[in-house]
Amino acid sequence: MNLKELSTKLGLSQTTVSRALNGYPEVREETRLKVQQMADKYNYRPSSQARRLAMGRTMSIGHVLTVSGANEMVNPVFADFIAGAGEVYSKSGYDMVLSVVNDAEEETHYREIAAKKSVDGIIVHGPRSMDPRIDLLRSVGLPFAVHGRTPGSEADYTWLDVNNKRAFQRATDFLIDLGHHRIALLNGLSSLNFALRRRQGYIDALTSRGVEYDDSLVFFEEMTEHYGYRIASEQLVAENAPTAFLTSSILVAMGVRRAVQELGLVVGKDVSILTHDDDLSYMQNTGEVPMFTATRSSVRDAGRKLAELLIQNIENPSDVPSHVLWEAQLVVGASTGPAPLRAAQSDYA
Amino acid sequence: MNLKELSTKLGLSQTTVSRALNGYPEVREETRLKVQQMADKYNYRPSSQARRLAMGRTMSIGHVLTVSGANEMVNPVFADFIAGAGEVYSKSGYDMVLSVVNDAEEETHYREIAAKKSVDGIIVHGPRSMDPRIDLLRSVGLPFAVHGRTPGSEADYTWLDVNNKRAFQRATDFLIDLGHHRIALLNGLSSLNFALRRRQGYIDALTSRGVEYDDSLVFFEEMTEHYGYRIASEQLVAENAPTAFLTSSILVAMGVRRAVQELGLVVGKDVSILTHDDDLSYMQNTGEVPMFTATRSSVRDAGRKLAELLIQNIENPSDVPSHVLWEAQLVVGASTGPAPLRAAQSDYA
DNA sequence: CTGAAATGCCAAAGCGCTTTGAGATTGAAT
DNA sequence: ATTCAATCTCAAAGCGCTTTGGCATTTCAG
Repeated sequence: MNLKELSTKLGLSQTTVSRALNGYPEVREETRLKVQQMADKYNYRPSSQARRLAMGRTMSIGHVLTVSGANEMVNPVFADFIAGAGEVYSKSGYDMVLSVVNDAEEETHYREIAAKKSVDGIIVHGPRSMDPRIDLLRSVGLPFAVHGRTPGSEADYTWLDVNNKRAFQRATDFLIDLGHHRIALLNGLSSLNFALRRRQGYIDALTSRGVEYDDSLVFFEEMTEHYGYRIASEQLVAENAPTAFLTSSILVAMGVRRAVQELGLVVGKDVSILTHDDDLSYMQNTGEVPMFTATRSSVRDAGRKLAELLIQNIENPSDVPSHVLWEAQLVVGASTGPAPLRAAQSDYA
Repeated sequence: MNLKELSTKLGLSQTTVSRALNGYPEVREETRLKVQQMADKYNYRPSSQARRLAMGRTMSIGHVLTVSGANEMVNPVFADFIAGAGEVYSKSGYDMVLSVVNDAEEETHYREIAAKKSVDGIIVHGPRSMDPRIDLLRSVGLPFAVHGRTPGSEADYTWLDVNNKRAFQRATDFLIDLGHHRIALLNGLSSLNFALRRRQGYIDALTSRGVEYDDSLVFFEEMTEHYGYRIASEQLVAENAPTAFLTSSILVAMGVRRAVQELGLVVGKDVSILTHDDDLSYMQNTGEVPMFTATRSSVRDAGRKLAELLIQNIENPSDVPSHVLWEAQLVVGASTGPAPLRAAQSDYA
């Protein structure tokens, strides 16, 4: 059933039917009702393709899932972000179009999207420091919003970010308060801007508290369980081993915990773990006493909020870009405790 | 730059330019080259909306991510499946359109998609036993492919599934061989068809080996880390505690391991854990000795394969539906070992 | 009662592409 | 030279919708 058929069936013009269905005021209430009924009866839905072409808007928003590296990692927080954003899109009548590309082809792909104009806007994930995608999108005039941010022209585009520096500074402070001096930082890939901010927070805390910064305790890798396990396994048997681990993701923290326990040590006593927690739905760190002490910020909420911001940008192109900076909560769980004496001593040896 | 502008710039008709760009034989090689060059020069991309309307095909495939339950869980394997499928779509020129809906609205949403015909095909995730979506899609004639399958009219539609029954039968057998008689099964939600198949495999193994089936050892829940932790914590301190846990997902297994270790027990010695492993990219269970003994089947590969099958279905509507049944690999890791004597004794007490 | 302003509806012109059916050109065969 | 087939190109007709501009018809103030 298409518009033409429906309108002849009603004895009305396509114009009137279209207007009735879209709630324009030029049609009598009585007529509108008749049209609506007939449409319902035949389960009529306007073809979205035709609609898009006619209106010049696609009513869809692009996301690019970049699989990275040799093992083609997919970012584990992506699913939850998407879930949040998708919820908002559904409510607002937008479709989400998702493309999966290898990181090598990422930029080309963005260029393609921009040229095809097959979406009304796009969400940029995982911004790098000096991210070419941002300039590209701006130059081509496609509305976009960034999850995270990248220094430079921050003021010019819409972004939502967690105050990563502050979160990691507080986390590090918290560990120092507990007497930890050897704190390993298991960060995400250094190409990602947020990883640098986190390191900065970590360094700031160390310096302001007069704790020595040791470069060999800082790692930048893809945030997997195995990463946490491997590094912790190595570090814990090293001379002058860290007494605490600060990790960028709960998955990494789980890996660290595995290593700790495998060595017969006790988490929260022999070794402390503090992690950033994206509040993933399948990896809840909750309960009266959460398993990990963590800096928590829901990536699901971030998806929701950023989707809203982008839609606003699309529908009111003249509005100024929004900038949202969320503070992470520092929640105390079972994975942290005072630095063990032995370690503290070796530190002064 | 649109087709019209491009063609006047070239002094050719739109027809010729379109044909040149789409590789039709009616245009001279020399002309085609000129057209191609000009198109490249102006970075021309045909508008996908116009293209879709004209061709009657959307070149896009729908996925519905259903968030379920009160806490709106998103299935953790979804991301990897999507990554696999998306890879294939990119190669074949399809877009993936993803919608996120609450499970309560799922059926309505499918109906909507079917009526709007905004995709050329759709992938059905997490089929239930007696899934209304399948009948719906068939009745409306929208091509679809199912990840998993549901009994009934299996022959009539394209699906790809892991032989879940067989996998869990082998897994259970493996544990029985090691002397385990009290084996807890931490399954996924019982509404999902695969969970029932897995239980069947588990039961078959028990009965064929003469091991008593105990209903109180079988659980059906959303597959989270916390689920594994909670159940294992309860069960391990219960009278006549299980000596082995068979879990439906590596996340659940991680939770079980946490509980085991927290009780001061040793995984693979005091308690065995065997899990299904979807080979998630961020949760690798590999290495010379993987951390978990597991029935492994890559959900990423499943995404790839199913996407291919669906595209084939779309492009050759007359082809008969394909059915792919993959056997899971049983890989031995560090999480299983002989049943502890103590437990064995209590079993015979 | 009249003229102006709403109101309710319509025909037709796009949106930017693909594709049909046909015309023009070329080259080879008669 | 004529015919026929093969090759290249084009104008125009969709695809199914929205939206513009205009024409009746009704309503209402003067």
